[in-house]
Amino acid sequence: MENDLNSNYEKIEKAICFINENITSQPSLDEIAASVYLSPFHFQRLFREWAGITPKRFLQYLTVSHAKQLLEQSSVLDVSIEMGLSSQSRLYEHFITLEGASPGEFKSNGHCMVIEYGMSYSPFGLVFIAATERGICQLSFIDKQQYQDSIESLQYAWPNATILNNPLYIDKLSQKIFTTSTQSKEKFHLLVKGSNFQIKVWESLLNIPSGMAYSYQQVAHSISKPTANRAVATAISRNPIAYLIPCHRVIRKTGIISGYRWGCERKQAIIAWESAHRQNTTSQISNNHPS
DNA sequence: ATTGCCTGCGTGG
DNA sequence: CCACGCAGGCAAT
Repeated sequence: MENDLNSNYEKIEKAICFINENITSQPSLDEIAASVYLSPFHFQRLFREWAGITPKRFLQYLTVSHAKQLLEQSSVLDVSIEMGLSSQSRLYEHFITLEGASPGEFKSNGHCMVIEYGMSYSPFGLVFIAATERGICQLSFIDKQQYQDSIESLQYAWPNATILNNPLYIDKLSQKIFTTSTQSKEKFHLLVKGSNFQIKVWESLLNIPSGMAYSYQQVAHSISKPTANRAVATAISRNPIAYLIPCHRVIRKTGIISGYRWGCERKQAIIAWESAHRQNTTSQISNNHPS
């Protein structure tokens, strides 16, 4: 079951790869299915299971024009926030808080810290997750061979901490993070190391609702550094907590989805997946404004 | 959709 | 300090 999840994602990623490479020739559904060695029928089924939508619609979510739509929606959203209205999709998201600290701050108390880590499956492939009592401090997409490296770099990033493998705990945590249920959205606390600028950028990413996208420029505006879009991009590229700090929701203003630490195809997959899931919740409306 | 030139800025020495 | 390089933007095609 969990293996299915992962191999499903691998097929999705391969399909997206094929689409990207043949974007100019507008490949048909049959051709795309063939590229991942599936019959059109199984291809349909795969997408229904994974994203809850048909492949045809999924393809539309991968186009630049769709990406541009997402950007436009978010500029409308900016206005509604100014007017004191909240986005309706807000209610269906995790509530995430972020605690940032400079590297120096951890030198003093890092030695009494215990970090639990492990590997789990997500709708977007394998994930490596690490968490302390004070919050999640690492989440990255990996493949099996990278597991050992991930452990080493975790220890390297937190030299004074004791790190422990706790597969069960991490697996449970992963389930909660990637749940599609609108009922059981959890609160998560994140613990990250970074410069003031990086923390500010990462924090601002938390305000981008699921199923929407900002341009790097918009993010720069949101932290009152309107001309720092490239600096913003480099800060985003150092995001230590994939998915929960939604750096995948920041794309080029042209609608091109480029640059993702864990692979462009994965970024496209997450964006399309979130778009698909947003369709299921837009019928319900909330006027609540988070205080 | 792709190319090429232009930009400003945080980061790390 | 200063140089470097970037997950960008924009205009032209």
